Amino acid sequence: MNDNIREPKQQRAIEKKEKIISAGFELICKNGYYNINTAQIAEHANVSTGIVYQYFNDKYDILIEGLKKYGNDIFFPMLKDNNIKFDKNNFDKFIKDIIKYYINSHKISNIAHEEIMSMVHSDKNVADFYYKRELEITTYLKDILINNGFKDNNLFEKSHIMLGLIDNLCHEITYHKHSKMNYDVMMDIIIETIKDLFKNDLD
Amino acid sequence: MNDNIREPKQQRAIEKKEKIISAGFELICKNGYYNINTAQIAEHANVSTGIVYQYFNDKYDILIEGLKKYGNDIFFPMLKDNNIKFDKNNFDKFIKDIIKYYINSHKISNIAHEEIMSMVHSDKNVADFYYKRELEITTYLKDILINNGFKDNNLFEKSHIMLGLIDNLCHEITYHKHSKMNYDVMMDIIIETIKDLFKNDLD
Amino acid sequence: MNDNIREPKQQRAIEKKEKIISAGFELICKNGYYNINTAQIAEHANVSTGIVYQYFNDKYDILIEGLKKYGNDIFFPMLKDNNIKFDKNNFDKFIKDIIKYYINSHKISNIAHEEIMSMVHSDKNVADFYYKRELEITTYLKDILINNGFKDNNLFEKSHIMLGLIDNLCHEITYHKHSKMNYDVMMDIIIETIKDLFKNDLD
Amino acid sequence: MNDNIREPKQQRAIEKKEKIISAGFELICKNGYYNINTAQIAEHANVSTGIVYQYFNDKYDILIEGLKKYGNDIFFPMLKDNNIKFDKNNFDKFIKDIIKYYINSHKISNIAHEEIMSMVHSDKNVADFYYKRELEITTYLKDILINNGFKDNNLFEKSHIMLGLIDNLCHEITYHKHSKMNYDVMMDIIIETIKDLFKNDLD
DNA sequence: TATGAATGAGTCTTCATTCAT
DNA sequence: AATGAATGAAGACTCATTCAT
Repeated sequence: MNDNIREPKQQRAIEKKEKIISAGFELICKNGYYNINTAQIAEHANVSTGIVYQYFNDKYDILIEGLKKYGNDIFFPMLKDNNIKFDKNNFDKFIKDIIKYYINSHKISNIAHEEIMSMVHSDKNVADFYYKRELEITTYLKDILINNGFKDNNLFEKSHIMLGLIDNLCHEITYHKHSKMNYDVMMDIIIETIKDLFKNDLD
Repeated sequence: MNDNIREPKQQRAIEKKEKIISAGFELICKNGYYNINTAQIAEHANVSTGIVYQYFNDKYDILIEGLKKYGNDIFFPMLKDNNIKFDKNNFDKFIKDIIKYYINSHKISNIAHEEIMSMVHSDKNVADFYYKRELEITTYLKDILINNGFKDNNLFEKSHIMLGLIDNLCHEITYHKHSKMNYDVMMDIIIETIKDLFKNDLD
Repeated sequence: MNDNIREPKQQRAIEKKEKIISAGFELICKNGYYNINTAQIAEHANVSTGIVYQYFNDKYDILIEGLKKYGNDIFFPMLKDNNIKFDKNNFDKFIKDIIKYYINSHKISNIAHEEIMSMVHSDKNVADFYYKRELEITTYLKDILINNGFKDNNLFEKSHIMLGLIDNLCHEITYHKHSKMNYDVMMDIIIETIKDLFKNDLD
Repeated sequence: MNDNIREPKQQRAIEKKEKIISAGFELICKNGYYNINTAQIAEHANVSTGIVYQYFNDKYDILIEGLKKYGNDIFFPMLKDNNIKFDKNNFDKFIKDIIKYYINSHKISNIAHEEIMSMVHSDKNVADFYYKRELEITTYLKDILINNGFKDNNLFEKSHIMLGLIDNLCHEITYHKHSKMNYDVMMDIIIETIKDLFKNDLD
C-alpha cells in the first residue's frame, strides 16, 4: 500500500485522475473486475501504468472511486430530476413513467448493472455504496409522494416495496426474456399492486 | 483443458470426488471464487492437487458441480416439501410461513447466498442455473395455490411477483439491518400486498 | 527408477508387454514423445497405467524398446530381403528399385520417420540405434554389390554415399514438394551420379 | 496467450529483449527445448520471469526468434560472403573449401546443430525456416557456379545434390567418428562425384 | 510528474511415477 | 499380476505493484 497518494492540484493532473477513473470503471463494468488488469486500464486512459499508483492506492481504489462518480448515473439516473409533480388522478401514469425510466436505465447500462450487482453481493464497500443509494432513492420517492399529497402512512417502507416491485419487473424484462412469463400482464399487475399499496394514503 | 476426465468407479474415489465438490463449493461460497485457489480446495478436501484435475476440468467445474449439488439446498430448500395444504381463511399464515422459510434459509447460508448471487450477476452458467430454479419455484408455488382452490388468473405471474416481494423483504431483513426501515411494519405491508395481489382469485 | 522390472514369462504377460510397446511406439511416432503421456499409452494398449511400470523402467524405455522392435520396419524395410541379384547391364533398374523402396517407406510411415529423425538428433540412444542400423544397411548394400560382381574399391564408402544420395532425394520428394525443384530431373541426375560413382568398379 | 506483447523502446529494454533471445536460444540449443524452462532462460538472461512474457508470447516464441536471429550463423555462415570467384581449373579447391566451411560450422555449433535439426523434424515452423534457408543456399551456390562460367544445365538441382553430398559427409565426419568409415577416402570420392555431377557443364 | 520497464509471488494445470487394494 | 486412484513436484504464464530514469 502506497501511503503517498497524491491529490492532484494542477488542472492537467486532475483531468488525468478523472480519466483513469472513467476508463477503469468503464472497463471493469464492461468486463468484470477480475477480467481487467491495470495495464489495460492505463492504456485505455492513455496513461502510463506507473502513474496509476500515484493517484490510487490500488486497482480496487479505482473501482470504488468510479462507483462514487458514476454509480448514480447507472443505478439511479432519476435522482437528478427533483420536485416532480403528477396528477393524483393519474397515479398510473406516474408509475408507468418510473418503470420506463428504470427499464431504460437497465437497458442502457445492461452489463455495467450486472457487473456491479455482482460486486454488491461480494464486496462490502460496493454493497455499502449501493444500499446507501437505495435509501436515498427511497427517500426521494417518499418525498415526491408526500409533495403530491400522499399521507405519510409508513410511506418510507411502502416506497421501498414499490421500488422493489419495479426493480424485479425490470430485471425480469431486461434479462430473462426467454421465460414463459407474460410481461404485459405482469406490468399491469405490478401497477395494480402498487396502487393497492397506497390505496389508503390518498384522500 | 483436460479432456480425460475420469469418472471414479471405486467407492473410495466416488467419495473423494464428492469431497472435492463439497470442500470446494464450501470454500468458494465462504470466500468467493476469486479468493480461493485449487491448492486450498485440495487441502480442504484432504486430497492432492493432482487428483482434482482427474475429476474436474478446472476450478470452474467444481463451482458448477457444487451448484448443481447444493444450490437447491441454499436457495430453495422448500422445494423438497410438496403438496402443502393451507386453510384458505388463513392465507396470512401460509404467507408468513414462506417468509420464515426464506429468512431462515437466508440466515443459514448467508454468505453462500451472497457469493452465488454475485456470480448470478457475472457468470452465464450460474445465472442459467439460478433462473431455472427460480422458474421451478414459481411453478411450484403456483401449483400449491391452485391445489388450494385459487383461480388461475395469471397465477404464474402473480406467484413470481409474490416471491419477488418476499425475497426483497428477506434480503432487506437479513442484510441491511442498519437501515431505518421498520421491518415489522414492512412485513405486515408485504402480507397485505400479497393478499391484494390475489384478491380476485379466491371465491 | 524401479529396479524390479519383471521379465514376463507367461504368454499373456508377454503379449501385454508387446502391446504396450506397440501402442506406445505408435503414439509416440504419430504425435511425438513429448505430446504423449503414459496414461494415453496405457489406454491405447488396453492396460492399466500401473502395469506399465512393471514392464518398463520409465516412459523412455518404451520408446527405446519400440525402436528396437519396429525401427527396422520403418527405416530399412528392405533389410528383410536378402541376396538380391540384378542384371549388371541394368544397374539403373536396381537403383530405381531402391529409390522406389525408399520413397515408399518414407510415404508409409511419413510422420514416424520424422518423429524418430527428430530424436536421432536429440537423444543419444536413438542416435546410436539409428547409426548402427545405417551401418548395417550400408554393409548390406555393399554385400549385394559384391555379390553382383562389383570390385571392392572403397565399396563401403561408396555404398554409404549412394544411400545418402537416395535418402536426400526421397526426403526432398516426400517433404518439400512445394519447392521449385524438378524431381524427375533430379532423379535422373541422381541415377547418373550413382552410376558414375561406381564407374570403375564394374568390369 | 498474451497478446499485449510490448515492443521495447528504451535502449536498455531493447538490449534486454536481445539478451533473452540469445540466452534462451543458447540454452535451448545446448539442452533441448524440452529440457529448459522459462525460469532458467530468465535467470540465464539476468532477468525476471515476468519480463519474458512482456516481450514474447511464450517460450516457443523465443526459440523462433532465436532461430531467425542466429539460425543463419549456425547453418549457413557462408551466406555472408558473396561473389566468390574460383579458378575453373581448380574446381577441386572450391569444393574442398566449402567442405571445410561446413565441417567448421558443424564443429563450432555442434550441439545447436543437432538440437535444431531435431526440431526441423518435429516442428513445422522450424522446418519452414530451415527449408527456406536451404533453398537460399542452393540458389546462392547455383549463382556462384553460373558466375564462374558453368552452364545452367539443371544447375539448381545439381547444386542441391552437391550440398546434400557435402552435408552428409560433414555429418558423418562430425558425429559418427566411431564408424569404420575411411573419411579421407570418402572425401576424395565425394569430390570426384561432385566433379562428375558437373562434368558436362564446364566448357 | 510521468514513463514504461521490471519484479516475483502466485495461479492453474500436467504428468511421470508410486501406492493401496 | 493387475488396477486405477493418488501423489506432488514442476512448468507456463499473469499481474498488481514498484523502480529507475
